Amino acid sequence: MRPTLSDVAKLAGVSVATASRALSNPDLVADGTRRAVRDAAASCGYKINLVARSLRIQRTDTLLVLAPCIDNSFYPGVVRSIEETAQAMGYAIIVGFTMKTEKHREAYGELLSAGRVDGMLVMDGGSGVERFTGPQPDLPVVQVFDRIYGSAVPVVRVDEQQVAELAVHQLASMGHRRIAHISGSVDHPSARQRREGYTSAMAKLGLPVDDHLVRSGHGHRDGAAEAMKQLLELPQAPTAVFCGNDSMACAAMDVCRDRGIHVPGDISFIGADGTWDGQLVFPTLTTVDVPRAEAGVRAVEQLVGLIRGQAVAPDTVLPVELKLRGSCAPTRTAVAA
Amino acid sequence: MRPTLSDVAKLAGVSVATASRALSNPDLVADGTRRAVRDAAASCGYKINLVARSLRIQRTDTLLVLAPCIDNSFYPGVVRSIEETAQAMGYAIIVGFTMKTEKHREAYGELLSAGRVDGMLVMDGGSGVERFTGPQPDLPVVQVFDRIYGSAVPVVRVDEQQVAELAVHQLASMGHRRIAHISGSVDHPSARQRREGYTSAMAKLGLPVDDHLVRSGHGHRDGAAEAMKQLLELPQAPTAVFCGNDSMACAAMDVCRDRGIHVPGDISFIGADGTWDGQLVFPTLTTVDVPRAEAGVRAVEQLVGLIRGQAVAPDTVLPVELKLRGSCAPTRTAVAA
DNA sequence: TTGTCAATTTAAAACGTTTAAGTTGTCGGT
DNA sequence: ACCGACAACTTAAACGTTTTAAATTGACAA
Repeated sequence: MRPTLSDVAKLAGVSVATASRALSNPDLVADGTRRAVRDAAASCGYKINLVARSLRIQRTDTLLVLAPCIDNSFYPGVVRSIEETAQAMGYAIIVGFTMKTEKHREAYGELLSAGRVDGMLVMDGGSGVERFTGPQPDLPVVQVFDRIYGSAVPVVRVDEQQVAELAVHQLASMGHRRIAHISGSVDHPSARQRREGYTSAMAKLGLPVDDHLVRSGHGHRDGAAEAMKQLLELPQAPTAVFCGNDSMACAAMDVCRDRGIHVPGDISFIGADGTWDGQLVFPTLTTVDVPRAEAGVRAVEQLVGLIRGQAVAPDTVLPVELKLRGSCAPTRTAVAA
Repeated sequence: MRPTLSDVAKLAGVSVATASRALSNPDLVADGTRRAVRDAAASCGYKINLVARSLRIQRTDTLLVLAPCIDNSFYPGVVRSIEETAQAMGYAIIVGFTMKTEKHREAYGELLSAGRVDGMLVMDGGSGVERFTGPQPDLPVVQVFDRIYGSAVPVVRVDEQQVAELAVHQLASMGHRRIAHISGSVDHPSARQRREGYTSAMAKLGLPVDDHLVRSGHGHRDGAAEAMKQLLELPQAPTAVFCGNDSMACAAMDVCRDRGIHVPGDISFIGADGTWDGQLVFPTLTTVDVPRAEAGVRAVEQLVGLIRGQAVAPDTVLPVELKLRGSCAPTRTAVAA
């Protein structure tokens, strides 16, 4: 049997109450006693039982992180940042990947409502966060990146419309007028917002918002490749493409290379998210960088605040930044002018 | 206050023991009682307290996963596979990234010895796994990919030497004789083994093992780029390079492109690991694929076996597979012949 | 001697489950 | 009518901490 606190107490010749204090609240016991207890603990290899402790203090010091799926190349960075921040603040993290069945989501939600974790970070936009704000006494939850409209759950995010605007403005400033958009999955909130941002930015600049120039790439490479092929078959092909994320941009660029179309000479590309993908391809991808690491930090800070009963910002919006790299260039006419 | 089991019992007019049974062991109570308890629980919004349950049954149904760091593009895939398998077997996973200070490792190790998790999966080769097999009653631990020699801790891995052999043989079969190796970090066990595998494969084939042809890329892009530059400055530059992992291979290929050296026309590349990186670059990277998903599955199976007290295989070796893609080609002389 | 006070220590009650052991009550067999 | 055997339920003891409130101790002043 593993030694318990009462074993230590017996060994040190004190009560378990004193033993407990000596180990976790040293100021409350006399010097000699403290040493005696410490020695006893060490000599029998005592390890505290954190489960018992949690039960007593009604705290697990654990957070739940729900991500859509981690091999996406976007999420690993934010999960890592979350983990680091959490660890620094004394929390461990349980990570769960949803986007499987609804059942899996339930299973993870259970961990929160059943008190196995102190709070929850949802990056999975569809998670039905509202479930946790309903009849239940409000449980500590913070959304990251994908906001559910109308929910009162605090969120840490970027301005998705601005992501699109930055991209469109950059391309327009390089002389592009026929700018296409390959969007993410329509049921992904942030993808929809980027698409809206694209449309409004085009309109504001007085550029043609041709329906044919907007294609869904469904958020993945195959979809984007298909979308790109369709764009190239247009009577008037675009001279630039803003893609909803980097991996779609890379796939679209691949299609161009296969057809001997030169990037950025013949056509320019801008992606979004700022993942590593864009730095691997040639030419390297211009992208609108989303500050994932900072988002992770802020999200944990908010969540821990919520757990500790402090007031938290209901909506934290982080700035995005355009990273100009090799995949876009001025149009020929702009160069000639 | 959140309703507890005794609230439910009171509401249903039974003892807490019966309430407990009705909910978690339904066969042991009469039909009517079961229904009464269920209704009571539903009506007051009762949620079980998993911490209390864990304390009682001495089980947390949680596993700890220690990874070196997740933005490496290799680990996300295996973590995901681990999560899926664990979830399917009824376990949640806590993930921790080590390779920070030793203190952080301690902190996570604590979770295991303090009973907050039932077992632990270490992918972090340096984790001093032996700590857990020493004086402590052996705690359930399984190593993944990075074995510590001499430790009795079961491991799930691939034959790293074979990884190198497959690569070298492929290149040799294409007529290459001056085959270089850019290796990973020397204090990374698997990197060392790949390097040894390279050396012995070259020797077996009667090819020159020139010390100048072996350079450490330290496992990352910058190191690999530097190593590649040195290789190119050799009086007799190699005609092929086997890189310790895909991201180093990509970086090395970038160096070649910058210098106008054609891949695979002038020089061939083979990477290792089979990450997504290799499919993004042009030409796509030939690589020795490491079955990460399967490794995750097997690792969890072993660990759960260990937890349940079953006998487990001390050493599970998974097969690797060469994925032939665009980055390597026969030498000119081989083509001429 | 007695009382007061501070400094330590302790007994015991939580925290919310599960489960071994014990109590009923019913029924069938002799 | 008595004796198991069985089903359904209850009592009470765990699981291993923390912490409140109470008890003990010793010192020191009156």
